[in-house]
Amino acid sequence: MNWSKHGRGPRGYHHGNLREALLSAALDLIAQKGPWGFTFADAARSAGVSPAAPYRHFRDRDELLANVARRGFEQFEAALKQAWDEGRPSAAAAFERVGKAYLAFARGEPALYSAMFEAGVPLDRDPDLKMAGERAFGVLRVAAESLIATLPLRARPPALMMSLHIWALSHGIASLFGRGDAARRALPMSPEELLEAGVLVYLRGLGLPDPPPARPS
Amino acid sequence: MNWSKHGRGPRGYHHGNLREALLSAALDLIAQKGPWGFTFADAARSAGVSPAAPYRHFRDRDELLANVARRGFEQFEAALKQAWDEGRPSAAAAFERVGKAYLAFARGEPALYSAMFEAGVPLDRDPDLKMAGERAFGVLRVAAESLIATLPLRARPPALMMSLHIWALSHGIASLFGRGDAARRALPMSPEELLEAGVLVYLRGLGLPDPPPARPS
DNA sequence: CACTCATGTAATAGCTCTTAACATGAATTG
DNA sequence: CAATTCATGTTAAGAGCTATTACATGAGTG
Repeated sequence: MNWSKHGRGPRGYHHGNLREALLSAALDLIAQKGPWGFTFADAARSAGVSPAAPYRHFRDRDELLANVARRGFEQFEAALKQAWDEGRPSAAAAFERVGKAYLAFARGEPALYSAMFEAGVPLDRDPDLKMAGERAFGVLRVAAESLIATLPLRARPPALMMSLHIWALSHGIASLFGRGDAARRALPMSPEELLEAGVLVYLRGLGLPDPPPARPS
Repeated sequence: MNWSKHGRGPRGYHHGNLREALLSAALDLIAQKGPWGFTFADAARSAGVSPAAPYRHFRDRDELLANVARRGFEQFEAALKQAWDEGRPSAAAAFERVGKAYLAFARGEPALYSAMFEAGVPLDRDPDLKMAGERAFGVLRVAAESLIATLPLRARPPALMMSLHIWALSHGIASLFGRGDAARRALPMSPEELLEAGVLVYLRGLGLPDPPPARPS
């Protein structure tokens, strides 16, 4: 049976870019049916190759998922970094952007977010995966440190703790109410508003001054 | 093949209590390998019956998991209710107990918590499941309302929003750092301490007075 | 051109899922 | 008490997935 003439790919016996195609297929399938809603063979079918072909590129399905998750963390780090933008124009303003970027990522790339946090991929499977996750968190931590540095010396809470709180709150909101797909619970407000309000209250509790209301410039 | 003489069960052809046995087996298997680490046939094997027997009690594996999740929410509601204890002796003290009970449940019943929040069971699968989930959240909401009622009229935030914040923070911490099984990330403090500190900061941000430090009575 | 080897397919054994047909025995009924 | 019913179990079987082995292809290299 000729698998390769299946899709639009003009390739013959060799696919040419199967590894990428499989990662992309996995992403699509996760988006459609969740991280557990498809099989290794399904991914092969989506990519237009035989069921055995994926084994040339990934030891098993878990390794495929772990790679999706690693890419997710890399993109996540990039998105958070861009939002942070070295803390410009002010740590407070940039910090709020990071929170928004967190939810925007969870909403805009639900398949990646799912692979990163909900697929049950053990983080220590792959050192690269672990590293990618830590780098992403590192952005949050740097943001927290910068924001804390604006406080008087006497009133500075531990930056690590603060970043863990923000991370947990963001993840909790994203996880419980994140995707608008009605796959989860309903809400009287958007996740973004919920997070913004929560972070605001939290920061006030830390002694940070309320930032001026965002102007829609 | 005689399946029934497999375990210690003294029963013959009919198991007698297979539905319960399957729920219990599922719980064990979730605890050991996660909600996706076992098959319907595995559960049957654990219960000492043939692979087809479970279908007499659950339409498919999803329905089995949904029932585990429903029971989880019921136990969860009971645990939170007991911790709340009608807000005695004070709303603030009881509220903190509820937070601790949340994490205690996530840590003490990781299999149930996993089935409830991480197994990807759609909440609207079963009206009973949805109801059970809402009742559990209801406890949090009542607690938030009572606590807010101690604030001056002018300074009262919406109780729903506050309870969503607390829920999201608790779930985020439980989900990211919850089980000490080292299956997730490491932490410089216990999840309980992290949550307590976070709630403290949050409540201070709402204008609530710091409660006196817990005395180890 | 001939060779090599990464990357594909074919074939296969063992497993699971799910249904249909059949077996058992506890409870009901006359 | 005996006969019957029916919930609850088993056996059997078709279809699909996993992971491995043997084989095929064809792009790159000297």
